[in-house]
Amino acid sequence: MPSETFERLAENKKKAIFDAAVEEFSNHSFSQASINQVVQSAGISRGSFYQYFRDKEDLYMYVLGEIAREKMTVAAATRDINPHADFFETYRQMFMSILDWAESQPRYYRISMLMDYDDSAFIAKLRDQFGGNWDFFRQLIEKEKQRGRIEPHVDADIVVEMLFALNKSFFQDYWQTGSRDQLVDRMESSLNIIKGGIARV
Amino acid sequence: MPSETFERLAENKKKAIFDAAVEEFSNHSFSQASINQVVQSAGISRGSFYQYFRDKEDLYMYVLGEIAREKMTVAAATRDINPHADFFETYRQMFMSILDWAESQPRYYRISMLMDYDDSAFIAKLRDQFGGNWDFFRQLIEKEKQRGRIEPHVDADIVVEMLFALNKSFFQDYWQTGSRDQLVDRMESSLNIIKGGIARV
DNA sequence: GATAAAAATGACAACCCTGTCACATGACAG
DNA sequence: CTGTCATGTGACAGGGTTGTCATTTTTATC
Repeated sequence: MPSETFERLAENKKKAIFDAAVEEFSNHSFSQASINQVVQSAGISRGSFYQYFRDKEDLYMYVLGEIAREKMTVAAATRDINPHADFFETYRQMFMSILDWAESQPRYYRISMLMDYDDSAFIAKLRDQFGGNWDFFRQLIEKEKQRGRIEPHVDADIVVEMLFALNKSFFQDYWQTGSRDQLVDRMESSLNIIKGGIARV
Repeated sequence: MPSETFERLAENKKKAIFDAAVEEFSNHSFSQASINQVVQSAGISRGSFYQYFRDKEDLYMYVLGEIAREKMTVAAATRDINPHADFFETYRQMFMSILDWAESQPRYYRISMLMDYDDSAFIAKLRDQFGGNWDFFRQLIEKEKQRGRIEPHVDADIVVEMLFALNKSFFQDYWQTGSRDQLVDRMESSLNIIKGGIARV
Protein backbone atom coordinates (compact mmCIF):
# COMPACT_ATOMS: atom_id res chain seq x y z
CA MET A 1 0.00 0.00 0.00
CA PRO A 2 1.13 3.57 -0.59
CA SER A 3 2.79 5.36 2.33
CA GLU A 4 1.00 7.96 4.44
CA THR A 5 3.18 10.55 2.79
CA PHE A 6 1.55 9.66 -0.48
CA GLU A 7 -1.94 9.82 0.98
CA ARG A 8 -1.24 13.33 2.21
CA LEU A 9 -0.24 14.50 -1.26
CA ALA A 10 -2.28 17.00 -3.22
CA GLU A 11 -4.96 15.37 -5.34
CA ASN A 12 -3.55 16.55 -8.65
CA LYS A 13 -0.13 15.16 -7.80
CA LYS A 14 -1.57 11.83 -6.78
CA LYS A 15 -3.50 11.77 -10.02
CA ALA A 16 -0.39 12.59 -12.06
CA ILE A 17 1.39 9.62 -10.52
CA PHE A 18 -1.59 7.34 -10.96
CA ASP A 19 -1.96 8.39 -14.58
CA ALA A 20 1.72 7.86 -15.26
CA ALA A 21 1.51 4.39 -13.73
CA VAL A 22 -1.57 3.53 -15.78
CA GLU A 23 0.20 4.74 -18.88
CA GLU A 24 3.21 2.55 -18.19
CA PHE A 25 1.31 -0.54 -17.09
CA SER A 26 -1.01 -0.36 -20.08
CA ASN A 27 1.90 -0.32 -22.50
CA HIS A 28 4.23 -2.81 -20.84
CA SER A 29 3.66 -5.97 -18.90
CA PHE A 30 4.43 -5.75 -15.21
CA SER A 31 7.87 -7.29 -15.59
CA GLN A 32 8.82 -4.88 -18.32
CA ALA A 33 7.27 -1.78 -16.86
CA SER A 34 9.91 0.66 -15.65
CA ILE A 35 9.70 2.85 -12.58
CA ASN A 36 12.10 5.21 -14.33
CA GLN A 37 9.46 5.79 -16.97
CA VAL A 38 6.76 6.34 -14.39
CA VAL A 39 8.67 8.95 -12.38
CA GLN A 40 9.72 10.76 -15.53
CA SER A 41 6.22 10.77 -16.91
CA ALA A 42 4.75 11.83 -13.57
CA GLY A 43 7.32 14.59 -13.20
CA ILE A 44 8.60 13.50 -9.81
CA SER A 45 12.04 12.45 -8.68
CA ARG A 46 13.10 8.90 -8.19
CA GLY A 47 13.62 9.51 -4.49
CA SER A 48 10.07 10.75 -4.08
CA PHE A 49 8.66 7.66 -5.68
CA TYR A 50 10.30 5.43 -3.13
CA GLN A 51 8.91 7.63 -0.40
CA TYR A 52 5.43 6.83 -1.71
CA PHE A 53 5.70 3.21 -2.74
CA ARG A 54 7.80 0.35 -1.50
CA ASP A 55 8.47 -0.92 -5.02
CA LYS A 56 6.88 -1.71 -8.37
CA GLU A 57 4.59 -4.33 -6.90
CA ASP A 58 3.29 -1.81 -4.41
CA LEU A 59 2.52 0.63 -7.19
CA TYR A 60 0.84 -2.04 -9.24
CA MET A 61 -1.40 -3.08 -6.40
CA TYR A 62 -2.34 0.53 -5.85
CA VAL A 63 -3.28 0.99 -9.50
CA LEU A 64 -5.31 -2.21 -9.48
CA GLY A 65 -7.09 -1.10 -6.35
CA GLU A 66 -8.02 2.26 -7.81
CA ILE A 67 -9.30 0.65 -10.99
CA ALA A 68 -11.33 -1.83 -8.97
CA ARG A 69 -12.90 1.08 -7.09
CA GLU A 70 -13.88 2.80 -10.32
CA LYS A 71 -15.14 -0.49 -11.66
CA MET A 72 -17.69 -0.66 -8.87
CA THR A 73 -19.88 1.59 -10.95
CA VAL A 74 -19.95 -0.98 -13.73
CA ALA A 75 -20.63 -3.78 -11.30
CA ALA A 76 -23.54 -1.81 -9.91
CA ALA A 77 -24.99 -1.31 -13.37
CA THR A 78 -24.65 -5.04 -13.96
CA ARG A 79 -26.79 -5.81 -10.97
CA ASP A 80 -30.03 -4.58 -12.43
CA ILE A 81 -30.01 -7.20 -15.12
CA ASN A 82 -33.42 -8.72 -15.65
CA PRO A 83 -33.68 -11.45 -13.00
CA HIS A 84 -36.07 -13.40 -15.20
CA ALA A 85 -33.65 -13.59 -18.09
CA ASP A 86 -32.24 -17.06 -18.66
CA PHE A 87 -28.59 -18.02 -18.26
CA PHE A 88 -27.61 -17.30 -21.83
CA GLU A 89 -29.28 -13.93 -21.89
CA THR A 90 -27.65 -13.00 -18.61
CA TYR A 91 -24.26 -14.00 -19.92
CA ARG A 92 -24.81 -11.97 -23.04
CA GLN A 93 -25.72 -8.90 -21.06
CA MET A 94 -22.75 -9.21 -18.74
CA PHE A 95 -20.46 -9.74 -21.68
CA MET A 96 -21.74 -6.59 -23.31
CA SER A 97 -21.34 -4.55 -20.16
CA ILE A 98 -17.74 -5.72 -19.83
CA LEU A 99 -17.17 -4.82 -23.46
CA ASP A 100 -18.62 -1.39 -22.87
CA TRP A 101 -16.30 -0.92 -19.96
CA ALA A 102 -13.32 -2.06 -22.01
CA GLU A 103 -14.18 0.49 -24.66
CA SER A 104 -14.79 3.31 -22.25
CA GLN A 105 -11.58 2.61 -20.31
CA PRO A 106 -9.19 1.13 -22.85
CA ARG A 107 -6.10 1.79 -20.73
CA TYR A 108 -7.50 0.00 -17.71
CA TYR A 109 -8.62 -2.80 -19.92
CA ARG A 110 -5.18 -3.16 -21.46
CA ILE A 111 -3.68 -3.51 -18.02
CA SER A 112 -5.92 -6.46 -17.27
CA MET A 113 -5.07 -7.89 -20.68
CA LEU A 114 -1.35 -7.59 -20.04
CA MET A 115 -1.71 -9.59 -16.85
CA ASP A 116 -2.11 -12.59 -19.09
CA TYR A 117 1.14 -11.78 -20.85
CA ASP A 118 3.40 -11.95 -17.83
CA ASP A 119 5.03 -14.95 -16.28
CA SER A 120 6.39 -13.41 -13.08
CA ALA A 121 5.39 -15.17 -9.87
CA PHE A 122 3.82 -11.98 -8.56
CA ILE A 123 1.45 -11.63 -11.48
CA ALA A 124 0.68 -15.33 -11.54
CA LYS A 125 -0.53 -15.08 -7.95
CA LEU A 126 -2.66 -12.07 -8.80
CA ARG A 127 -4.20 -13.81 -11.77
CA ASP A 128 -5.41 -16.56 -9.49
CA GLN A 129 -6.88 -14.13 -6.99
CA PHE A 130 -8.51 -11.68 -9.36
CA GLY A 131 -9.60 -14.52 -11.62
CA GLY A 132 -13.01 -12.93 -11.88
CA ASN A 133 -16.10 -14.10 -10.14
CA TRP A 134 -17.29 -16.83 -12.45
CA ASP A 135 -18.87 -18.57 -9.53
CA PHE A 136 -21.94 -16.50 -10.16
CA PHE A 137 -22.44 -18.23 -13.48
CA ARG A 138 -21.87 -21.66 -12.02
CA GLN A 139 -24.71 -21.10 -9.60
CA LEU A 140 -26.91 -19.72 -12.34
CA ILE A 141 -26.39 -22.89 -14.34
CA GLU A 142 -27.32 -25.03 -11.37
CA LYS A 143 -30.53 -23.05 -10.98
CA GLU A 144 -31.36 -23.49 -14.65
CA LYS A 145 -30.79 -27.21 -14.29
CA GLN A 146 -33.34 -27.32 -11.47
CA ARG A 147 -35.80 -25.29 -13.50
CA GLY A 148 -35.34 -27.79 -16.31
CA ARG A 149 -33.94 -25.33 -18.80
CA ILE A 150 -30.52 -26.94 -18.92
CA GLU A 151 -29.89 -30.66 -19.19
CA PRO A 152 -29.39 -32.01 -15.65
CA HIS A 153 -26.37 -34.12 -16.56
CA VAL A 154 -24.40 -31.06 -17.67
CA ASP A 155 -21.31 -30.25 -15.59
CA ALA A 156 -21.63 -26.59 -14.67
CA ASP A 157 -17.88 -26.30 -14.05
CA ILE A 158 -16.90 -27.23 -17.55
CA VAL A 159 -19.40 -24.82 -19.05
CA VAL A 160 -18.01 -22.01 -16.95
CA GLU A 161 -14.48 -23.00 -17.87
CA MET A 162 -15.40 -22.97 -21.52
CA LEU A 163 -16.99 -19.56 -21.32
CA PHE A 164 -13.99 -18.26 -19.39
CA ALA A 165 -11.54 -19.59 -21.96
CA LEU A 166 -13.54 -18.31 -24.91
CA ASN A 167 -14.04 -14.95 -23.27
CA LYS A 168 -10.33 -14.58 -22.67
CA SER A 169 -9.31 -15.71 -26.11
CA PHE A 170 -11.85 -13.62 -28.00
CA PHE A 171 -11.05 -10.56 -25.95
CA GLN A 172 -7.35 -11.02 -26.58
CA ASP A 173 -7.99 -11.14 -30.28
CA TYR A 174 -10.20 -8.10 -30.03
CA TRP A 175 -7.43 -6.33 -28.18
CA GLN A 176 -5.13 -6.82 -31.14
CA THR A 177 -7.49 -6.40 -34.07
CA GLY A 178 -9.89 -4.04 -32.35
CA SER A 179 -12.98 -5.24 -34.18
CA ARG A 180 -15.91 -4.96 -31.82
CA ASP A 181 -18.29 -6.53 -34.31
CA GLN A 182 -16.16 -9.61 -34.70
CA LEU A 183 -15.89 -9.99 -30.95
CA VAL A 184 -19.64 -9.79 -30.47
CA ASP A 185 -20.21 -12.17 -33.36
CA ARG A 186 -17.85 -14.70 -31.89
CA MET A 187 -19.46 -14.46 -28.49
CA GLU A 188 -22.94 -14.89 -29.95
CA SER A 189 -22.01 -17.79 -32.19
CA SER A 190 -20.03 -19.70 -29.61
CA LEU A 191 -22.68 -19.13 -26.98
CA ASN A 192 -25.30 -20.49 -29.36
CA ILE A 193 -23.26 -23.61 -29.97
CA ILE A 194 -22.86 -24.18 -26.27
CA LYS A 195 -26.55 -23.51 -25.82
CA GLY A 196 -27.33 -26.13 -28.43
CA GLY A 197 -25.10 -28.51 -26.53
CA ILE A 198 -26.55 -28.06 -23.08
CA ALA A 199 -30.05 -26.58 -23.29
CA ARG A 200 -33.02 -28.82 -22.73
CA VAL A 201 -35.29 -28.81 -25.75
CA MET B 1 20.37 -18.56 -38.98
CA PRO B 2 23.51 -19.76 -37.27
CA SER B 3 26.85 -18.87 -38.89
CA GLU B 4 28.92 -21.35 -40.88
CA THR B 5 31.37 -21.36 -38.01
CA PHE B 6 28.64 -22.81 -35.84
CA GLU B 7 27.72 -25.42 -38.43
CA ARG B 8 31.34 -26.60 -38.50
CA LEU B 9 31.40 -27.09 -34.74
CA ALA B 10 31.73 -30.52 -33.16
CA GLU B 11 28.35 -32.18 -32.61
CA ASN B 12 28.66 -32.34 -28.84
CA LYS B 13 29.46 -28.65 -28.63
CA LYS B 14 26.53 -27.75 -30.84
CA LYS B 15 24.33 -29.89 -28.66
CA ALA B 16 25.60 -28.25 -25.49
CA ILE B 17 24.65 -24.86 -26.87
CA PHE B 18 21.28 -26.09 -28.08
CA ASP B 19 20.55 -27.67 -24.72
CA ALA B 20 21.55 -24.54 -22.87
CA ALA B 21 19.28 -22.49 -25.09
CA VAL B 22 16.38 -24.88 -24.59
CA GLU B 23 16.96 -24.74 -20.85
CA GLU B 24 16.86 -20.95 -20.85
CA PHE B 25 13.95 -20.55 -23.23
CA SER B 26 11.85 -23.09 -21.37
CA ASN B 27 12.29 -21.24 -18.10
CA HIS B 28 12.01 -17.66 -19.27
CA SER B 29 9.95 -15.96 -21.92
CA PHE B 30 11.90 -14.78 -24.93
CA SER B 31 12.10 -11.21 -23.66
CA GLN B 32 13.43 -12.31 -20.31
CA ALA B 33 15.78 -15.00 -21.51
CA SER B 34 19.41 -14.00 -21.11
CA ILE B 35 22.24 -14.79 -23.45
CA ASN B 36 24.56 -14.50 -20.47
CA GLN B 37 22.79 -17.46 -18.93
CA VAL B 38 23.00 -19.45 -22.13
CA VAL B 39 26.72 -18.97 -22.66
CA GLN B 40 27.45 -19.73 -19.02
CA SER B 41 25.31 -22.84 -19.07
CA ALA B 42 26.80 -23.97 -22.38
CA GLY B 43 30.33 -23.33 -21.15
CA ILE B 44 31.33 -21.04 -23.97
CA SER B 45 32.51 -17.47 -23.96
CA ARG B 46 30.34 -14.54 -24.81
CA GLY B 47 32.50 -13.75 -27.80
CA SER B 48 32.01 -17.23 -29.22
CA PHE B 49 28.28 -16.96 -28.99
CA TYR B 50 28.23 -13.90 -31.18
CA GLN B 51 30.40 -15.72 -33.65
CA TYR B 52 27.66 -18.35 -33.93
CA PHE B 53 24.49 -16.31 -33.71
CA ARG B 54 23.63 -12.77 -34.68
CA ASP B 55 21.58 -12.22 -31.55
CA LYS B 56 18.93 -13.71 -29.29
CA GLU B 57 16.33 -13.81 -32.06
CA ASP B 58 18.72 -15.78 -34.22
CA LEU B 59 19.25 -18.31 -31.45
CA TYR B 60 15.53 -18.57 -30.82
CA MET B 61 14.78 -19.25 -34.46
CA TYR B 62 17.47 -21.90 -34.49
CA VAL B 63 15.98 -23.63 -31.45
CA LEU B 64 12.49 -23.46 -32.94
CA GLY B 65 13.78 -24.91 -36.17
CA GLU B 66 15.47 -27.82 -34.45
CA ILE B 67 12.35 -28.56 -32.42
CA ALA B 68 10.22 -28.42 -35.55
CA ARG B 69 12.54 -30.94 -37.18
CA GLU B 70 12.20 -33.31 -34.25
CA LYS B 71 8.47 -32.74 -34.23
CA MET B 72 8.21 -34.14 -37.75
CA THR B 73 8.15 -37.57 -36.19
CA VAL B 74 5.04 -36.71 -34.26
CA ALA B 75 3.39 -35.19 -37.30
CA ALA B 76 4.11 -38.38 -39.22
CA ALA B 77 2.49 -40.47 -36.51
CA THR B 78 -0.54 -38.21 -36.67
CA ARG B 79 -1.04 -38.94 -40.32
CA ASP B 80 -2.11 -42.51 -39.92
CA ILE B 81 -5.23 -41.55 -38.04
CA ASN B 82 -8.23 -43.55 -39.15
CA PRO B 83 -9.55 -41.69 -42.21
CA HIS B 84 -13.06 -42.99 -41.52
CA ALA B 85 -13.19 -41.54 -38.04
CA ASP B 86 -15.54 -38.59 -37.70
CA PHE B 87 -14.49 -35.05 -36.92
CA PHE B 88 -14.76 -35.38 -33.18
CA GLU B 89 -12.84 -38.61 -33.05
CA THR B 90 -10.11 -37.14 -35.23
CA TYR B 91 -9.85 -34.12 -32.99
CA ARG B 92 -9.64 -36.33 -29.95
CA GLN B 93 -6.83 -38.37 -31.46
CA MET B 94 -4.85 -35.34 -32.51
CA PHE B 95 -5.32 -33.80 -29.12
CA MET B 96 -3.98 -36.90 -27.47
CA SER B 97 -0.97 -37.09 -29.75
CA ILE B 98 -0.12 -33.48 -28.95
CA LEU B 99 -0.50 -34.26 -25.27
CA ASP B 100 1.80 -37.23 -25.62
CA TRP B 101 4.36 -35.04 -27.31
CA ALA B 102 4.06 -32.42 -24.56
CA GLU B 103 4.68 -35.07 -21.95
CA SER B 104 7.58 -36.64 -23.75
CA GLN B 105 9.25 -33.30 -24.45
CA PRO B 106 8.20 -31.06 -21.59
CA ARG B 107 10.98 -28.55 -22.17
CA TYR B 108 10.05 -28.07 -25.82
CA TYR B 109 6.46 -27.84 -24.88
CA ARG B 110 7.15 -25.17 -22.27
CA ILE B 111 8.90 -23.09 -24.90
CA SER B 112 5.80 -23.09 -27.06
CA MET B 113 3.72 -22.29 -23.99
CA LEU B 114 5.92 -19.34 -23.12
CA MET B 115 5.39 -17.90 -26.57
CA ASP B 116 1.93 -16.98 -25.36
CA TYR B 117 3.41 -15.18 -22.39
CA ASP B 118 5.46 -12.69 -24.31
CA ASP B 119 4.40 -9.39 -25.76
CA SER B 120 7.49 -8.52 -27.79
CA ALA B 121 6.87 -7.70 -31.46
CA PHE B 122 9.22 -10.48 -32.52
CA ILE B 123 7.27 -13.17 -30.69
CA ALA B 124 3.92 -11.72 -31.73
CA LYS B 125 4.95 -12.14 -35.36
CA LEU B 126 6.05 -15.72 -34.73
CA ARG B 127 2.79 -16.55 -32.99
CA ASP B 128 0.90 -15.54 -36.10
CA GLN B 129 3.12 -17.59 -38.37
CA PHE B 130 3.39 -20.73 -36.29
CA GLY B 131 -0.26 -20.43 -35.30
CA GLY B 132 -0.73 -24.09 -35.95
CA ASN B 133 -2.54 -25.55 -38.90
CA TRP B 134 -6.13 -25.42 -37.76
CA ASP B 135 -7.19 -25.12 -41.34
CA PHE B 136 -7.19 -28.88 -41.49
CA PHE B 137 -10.05 -29.00 -39.02
CA ARG B 138 -12.00 -26.33 -40.83
CA GLN B 139 -11.96 -28.43 -43.97
CA LEU B 140 -12.90 -31.51 -42.01
CA ILE B 141 -15.96 -29.76 -40.63
CA GLU B 142 -17.01 -28.71 -44.12
CA LYS B 143 -16.75 -32.30 -45.25
CA GLU B 144 -18.84 -33.47 -42.32
CA LYS B 145 -21.45 -30.89 -43.19
CA GLN B 146 -21.67 -32.30 -46.70
CA ARG B 147 -21.92 -35.81 -45.35
CA GLY B 148 -24.77 -34.63 -43.17
CA ARG B 149 -23.08 -35.36 -39.89
CA ILE B 150 -22.82 -31.75 -38.85
CA GLU B 151 -25.63 -29.21 -39.13
CA PRO B 152 -25.16 -27.35 -42.42
CA HIS B 153 -25.82 -23.93 -40.91
CA VAL B 154 -22.84 -24.27 -38.57
CA ASP B 155 -20.00 -21.82 -39.14
CA ALA B 156 -16.83 -23.91 -39.35
CA ASP B 157 -14.65 -20.94 -38.46
CA ILE B 158 -16.24 -20.34 -35.11
CA VAL B 159 -16.01 -24.01 -34.19
CA VAL B 160 -12.32 -24.02 -35.01
CA GLU B 161 -11.81 -20.82 -33.08
CA MET B 162 -13.57 -22.33 -30.10
CA LEU B 163 -11.48 -25.46 -30.18
CA PHE B 164 -8.34 -23.40 -30.55
CA ALA B 165 -9.23 -21.19 -27.60
CA LEU B 166 -10.21 -24.12 -25.40
CA ASN B 167 -7.13 -26.05 -26.40
CA LYS B 168 -4.89 -23.16 -25.48
CA SER B 169 -6.60 -22.39 -22.22
CA PHE B 170 -6.80 -25.99 -21.01
CA PHE B 171 -3.20 -26.65 -21.94
CA GLN B 172 -2.09 -23.54 -20.11
CA ASP B 173 -3.85 -24.72 -17.02
CA TYR B 174 -2.34 -28.13 -17.42
CA TRP B 175 1.06 -26.55 -17.69
CA GLN B 176 0.62 -25.00 -14.27
CA THR B 177 -1.24 -27.73 -12.42
CA GLY B 178 0.19 -30.63 -14.36
CA SER B 179 -2.89 -32.81 -14.10
CA ARG B 180 -3.16 -34.86 -17.24
CA ASP B 181 -6.45 -36.41 -16.20
CA GLN B 182 -8.08 -33.05 -15.70
CA LEU B 183 -6.85 -31.87 -19.09
CA VAL B 184 -8.26 -34.92 -20.86
CA ASP B 185 -11.52 -34.62 -18.94
CA ARG B 186 -11.92 -31.03 -19.92
CA MET B 187 -11.18 -31.75 -23.55
CA GLU B 188 -13.70 -34.62 -23.61
CA SER B 189 -16.43 -32.70 -21.83
CA SER B 190 -16.10 -29.52 -23.82
CA LEU B 191 -15.89 -31.44 -27.07
CA ASN B 192 -19.09 -33.27 -26.16
CA ILE B 193 -20.87 -30.02 -25.47
CA ILE B 194 -19.78 -28.63 -28.81
CA LYS B 195 -20.78 -31.88 -30.44
CA GLY B 196 -24.21 -31.57 -28.89
CA GLY B 197 -24.39 -28.07 -30.27
CA ILE B 198 -23.42 -28.77 -33.84
CA ALA B 199 -23.93 -32.47 -34.64
CA ARG B 200 -26.90 -33.49 -36.71
CA VAL B 201 -29.10 -35.92 -34.80
C1' DG C 1 11.66 35.60 11.48
C1' DA C 2 13.23 31.35 13.63
C1' DT C 3 12.73 26.63 14.16
C1' DA C 4 11.26 22.08 13.42
C1' DA C 5 9.18 18.73 10.82
C1' DA C 6 7.88 16.94 6.25
C1' DA C 7 8.81 16.31 1.58
C1' DA C 8 11.71 16.41 -2.62
C1' DT C 9 15.91 15.59 -4.88
C1' DG C 10 19.47 13.45 -7.79
C1' DA C 11 23.94 11.43 -7.46
C1' DC C 12 25.41 7.04 -6.31
C1' DA C 13 26.33 2.00 -5.79
C1' DA C 14 25.22 -2.26 -7.32
C1' DC C 15 23.51 -5.10 -10.47
C1' DC C 16 21.73 -6.58 -14.83
C1' DC C 17 22.08 -6.74 -19.95
C1' DT C 18 24.03 -6.60 -25.06
C1' DG C 19 27.40 -6.42 -28.83
C1' DT C 20 32.28 -5.60 -30.16
C1' DC C 21 37.06 -6.08 -30.80
C1' DA C 22 41.97 -6.61 -30.12
C1' DC C 23 44.27 -10.30 -28.84
C1' DA C 24 45.29 -15.43 -27.65
C1' DT C 25 45.15 -20.01 -28.83
C1' DG C 26 44.44 -23.75 -31.55
C1' DA C 27 45.10 -26.58 -36.02
C1' DC C 28 46.74 -27.66 -40.15
C1' DA C 29 49.73 -27.20 -44.51
C1' DG C 30 53.95 -26.66 -46.52
C1' DC D 1 59.27 -25.49 -37.63
C1' DT D 2 56.78 -21.76 -39.27
C1' DG D 3 53.14 -19.20 -41.25
C1' DT D 4 48.31 -18.83 -41.98
C1' DC D 5 43.70 -19.22 -41.08
C1' DA D 6 39.85 -20.63 -38.00
C1' DT D 7 38.29 -20.36 -33.62
C1' DG D 8 38.07 -18.81 -28.73
C1' DT D 9 38.29 -15.22 -25.22
C1' DG D 10 37.01 -11.72 -21.84
C1' DA D 11 37.56 -6.93 -20.94
C1' DC D 12 35.18 -3.08 -22.36
C1' DA D 13 31.73 0.54 -23.68
C1' DG D 14 27.28 1.88 -23.47
C1' DG D 15 22.85 1.12 -22.07
C1' DG D 16 19.39 -0.21 -18.83
C1' DT D 17 17.41 -1.17 -14.17
C1' DT D 18 16.52 -0.68 -8.86
C1' DG D 19 16.85 1.16 -4.17
C1' DT D 20 19.30 4.35 -0.91
C1' DC D 21 20.68 8.41 1.41
C1' DA D 22 22.85 12.79 2.54
C1' DT D 23 21.36 17.05 1.39
C1' DT D 24 18.23 20.75 0.04
C1' DT D 25 13.76 22.76 -0.21
C1' DT D 26 9.22 23.42 1.26
C1' DT D 27 5.71 23.83 4.64
C1' DA D 28 3.81 24.62 9.03
C1' DT D 29 4.11 26.23 13.72
C1' DC D 30 5.50 29.12 17.26
